Amino acid sequence: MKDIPTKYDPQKKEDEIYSAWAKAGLFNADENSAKDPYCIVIPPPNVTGILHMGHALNNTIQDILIRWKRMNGFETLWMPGTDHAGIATQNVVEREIAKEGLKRQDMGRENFLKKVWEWKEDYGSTIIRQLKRLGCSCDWDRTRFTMDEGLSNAVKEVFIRLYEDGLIYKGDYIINWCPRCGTALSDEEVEHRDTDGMLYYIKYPVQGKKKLEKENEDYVVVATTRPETMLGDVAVAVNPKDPRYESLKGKKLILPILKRELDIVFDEDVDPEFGTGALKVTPAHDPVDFEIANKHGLASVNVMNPDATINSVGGNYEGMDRFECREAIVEDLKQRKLFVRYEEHEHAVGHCYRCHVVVEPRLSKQWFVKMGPLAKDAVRVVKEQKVKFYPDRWTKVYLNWMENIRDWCISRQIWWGHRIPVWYCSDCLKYADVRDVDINGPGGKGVYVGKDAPKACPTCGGNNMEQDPDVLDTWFSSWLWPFSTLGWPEDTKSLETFYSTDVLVTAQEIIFFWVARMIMAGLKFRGDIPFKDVYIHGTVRDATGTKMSKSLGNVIDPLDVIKEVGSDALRFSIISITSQGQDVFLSRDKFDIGRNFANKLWNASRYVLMNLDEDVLEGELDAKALSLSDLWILSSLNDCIDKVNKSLERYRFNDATAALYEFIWHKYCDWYLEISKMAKDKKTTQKVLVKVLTRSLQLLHPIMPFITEEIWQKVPGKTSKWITTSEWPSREEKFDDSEARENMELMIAVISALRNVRAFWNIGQASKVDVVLDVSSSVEEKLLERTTPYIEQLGRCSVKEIGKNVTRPEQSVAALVGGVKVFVPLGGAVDLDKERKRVEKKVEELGKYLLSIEKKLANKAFTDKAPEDVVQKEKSKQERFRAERANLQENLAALQ
RNA sequence: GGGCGCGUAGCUCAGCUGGUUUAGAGCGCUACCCUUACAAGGUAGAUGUCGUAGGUUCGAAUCCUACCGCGCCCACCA
Repeated sequence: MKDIPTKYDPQKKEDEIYSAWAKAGLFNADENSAKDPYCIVIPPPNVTGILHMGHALNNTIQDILIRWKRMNGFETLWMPGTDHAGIATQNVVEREIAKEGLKRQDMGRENFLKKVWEWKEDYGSTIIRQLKRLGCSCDWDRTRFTMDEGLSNAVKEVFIRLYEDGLIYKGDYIINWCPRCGTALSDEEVEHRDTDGMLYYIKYPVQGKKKLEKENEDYVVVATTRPETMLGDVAVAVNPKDPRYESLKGKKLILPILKRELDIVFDEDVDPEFGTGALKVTPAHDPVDFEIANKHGLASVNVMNPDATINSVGGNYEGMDRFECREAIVEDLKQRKLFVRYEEHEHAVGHCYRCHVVVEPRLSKQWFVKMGPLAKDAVRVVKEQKVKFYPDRWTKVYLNWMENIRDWCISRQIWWGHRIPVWYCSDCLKYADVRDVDINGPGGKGVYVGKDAPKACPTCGGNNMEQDPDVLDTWFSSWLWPFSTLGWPEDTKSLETFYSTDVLVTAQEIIFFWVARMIMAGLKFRGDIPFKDVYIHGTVRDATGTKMSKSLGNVIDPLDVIKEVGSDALRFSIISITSQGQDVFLSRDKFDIGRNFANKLWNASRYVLMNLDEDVLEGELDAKALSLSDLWILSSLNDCIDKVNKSLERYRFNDATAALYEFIWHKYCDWYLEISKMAKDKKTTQKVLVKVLTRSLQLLHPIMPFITEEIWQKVPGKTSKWITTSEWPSREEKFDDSEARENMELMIAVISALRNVRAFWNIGQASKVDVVLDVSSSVEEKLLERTTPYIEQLGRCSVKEIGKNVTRPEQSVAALVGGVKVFVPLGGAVDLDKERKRVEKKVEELGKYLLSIEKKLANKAFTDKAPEDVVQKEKSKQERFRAERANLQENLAALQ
């Protein structure tokens, strides 16, 4: 008799167990191992972040895979780490110093960065701690950070290689500019939101016309959503085929307010259908306009400062914020009778993904990566299925993006990040602002690209080299993650062993940012794919379907859930409600699934372990010596093993939880445990109980690591010290006895039928009923005789007679189970009306089914074309229904 | 403007390559049970024209088409 606490306390136990695992070094991977490697690289969370439900789902999935493979004998490496999240982290620290009234510019670059590092030291391990709390079995000794020396070295190496290959360039283009963060963003970092805006119609006078009477003769009307950008207009463009504007050839327009002279240019790209068909051209603030301007050799006029206030070009508007200026300009135009009208206009407006401020398209000198050449191979490997997406539909999304890929703006005007490894010589290059230096200038003179600061200018030998002030996009380090974390550019044993990794588990939001770029980087720098499978799980949303985010305040904090029900329950719950790739709609009560299941498992284990004789334990089970129920539960276990394996192989995690839930709860607990209470062969039963329990624990361990380990530790005579490193169960064919299963199922059906009759006729639990069993074969007779004790106990009855053609007891009803009729005398007063109603209803139902079956069988096409077994099934179904119907009617007659 | 996903029991959802499903689970609901592992439990039960309309097929919740609702992603129409 073992003493096992009635309640399991996840709060206390989960921490204890995790420490024990860590101490035993169970998660450490050995690159020199002879075993097959299996590697997953964690999608690095933001170093300033805290664990949210998305992380919980993402990491639970990875942990399930890693633990499953570990138990299957693979040398597993789950590579953890965090990324420095340039803009986000800098924003956090800036907010922090703002409390002391400071700006980063006041502190200076060096001091500010010191502050960020301090912040990272203080808070950067929060998310790591939380991942441990979730149970993640990462090899924490290998934890990497994108700003580590090794990874920084990889970043520089990559920059230099791309530069030397001509795939990195610097130039003036329209980029997405976040006025609040004060930096350029890549296209992927802009979130487009449909916004109800206005389309403003404005008159631009034709040069020399005093009175503005006739449209397209005295003036032209242009339509714009952003009137403030007119300060930067250099032309008006119309479609050459547009008859309305033919007469304007050779004429000029006057920009209202600023009185700038504007060309009229004719360009095919202008859509005559939109607005008035006349497009104001603002090359410095719109990508389309920029292109048109380039084609027609027009200059650009930048009208904004980095913070999106109007600069000196704007005259009276100088210093105004862009939206303030918009209103002011509209007002002024109205005054001057140049404003025609506005209409409501919905359009997509870009917002910064970090601070959500409206992004400003802005002409600026930035660094770019040429993506076309990199994308080619990345498209190929996916088309050739070397990299596979699960679910498959993401393949199309990926390919569509890849095939229309645009160059990647990688420079950021912030301080926290990998500084661009380029130095300029102020002696060779005369520049006012170092950021404006054009590296594509004459022969690259005075420019140095390398890992470390040059001692002297390679061109003139001078000592006045200044490093480019910008840093690189954080994703420029993340895209190297699968190999940089393994030691690249060094040729390490880790790389050799674990690259390519096996699977990447991530959310759809990150396909373009990260997945696609990792594939490109892997192929370019390692010559091989970074991972074979990409599993895209759903987005975690709240009950209303909104994405969970801190700013919306609709989050369910996983740590709160863990506090309440434990990490195991959180994991089991979230996995069981997540079907492949479908979004997850969460609410608090969902976590009861896991909590209740953990409770059930704990109590069942208590029962098994408490009633164990000391000398039971191991020893092979002889299939021939096993009872019906033993064989039944053992072969059901075989099925469960198959289902779990198959589900995990196909990334169908909820199927695995469903199979385990069904097996452990409804087969093992509901039936086998109950039957075990009256087993004759105690020793064998105990052996089976323990065997099935330990196997179940193992199968469940990847999903619920803690409680399974806790129970495992209490199992006597276990084969492995830790369940974590125990050998994954495999099916044992010798227990697959289909006859035993059929018989057991018949017994279960008989008992269920008895219970049904009892409930329907309100025969109280306390009173035993007498039962007579009528069988149609001697096999059934033998079986029922053998299992009488179980039927009596679980069906709460006393079996009076078993046989062929037994006499039906007076005033009895019969439940029909296969070929067995279960007669239950009702005794006392019988409510005939009640029975009649029930019978009528059922007969009607059965009649419906029978009719459809008859129709089917009468159809020659069906009997000819359908497979034999399907037809046979229909026939036996028909027989069954007929027998059932006859039985019901007999019941009614017998009671009258 | 393109692409994708979803509409199945009161609620939240499973249901993979058409026929072992007389459409399932969990929660909720009803009735009866503190049966010595578990009331976070046990037993039994009720509730569905599988969004609508067509089509393919001997056979469709499952495949095709259109439509209606809901949601997401991508896109330089100012």
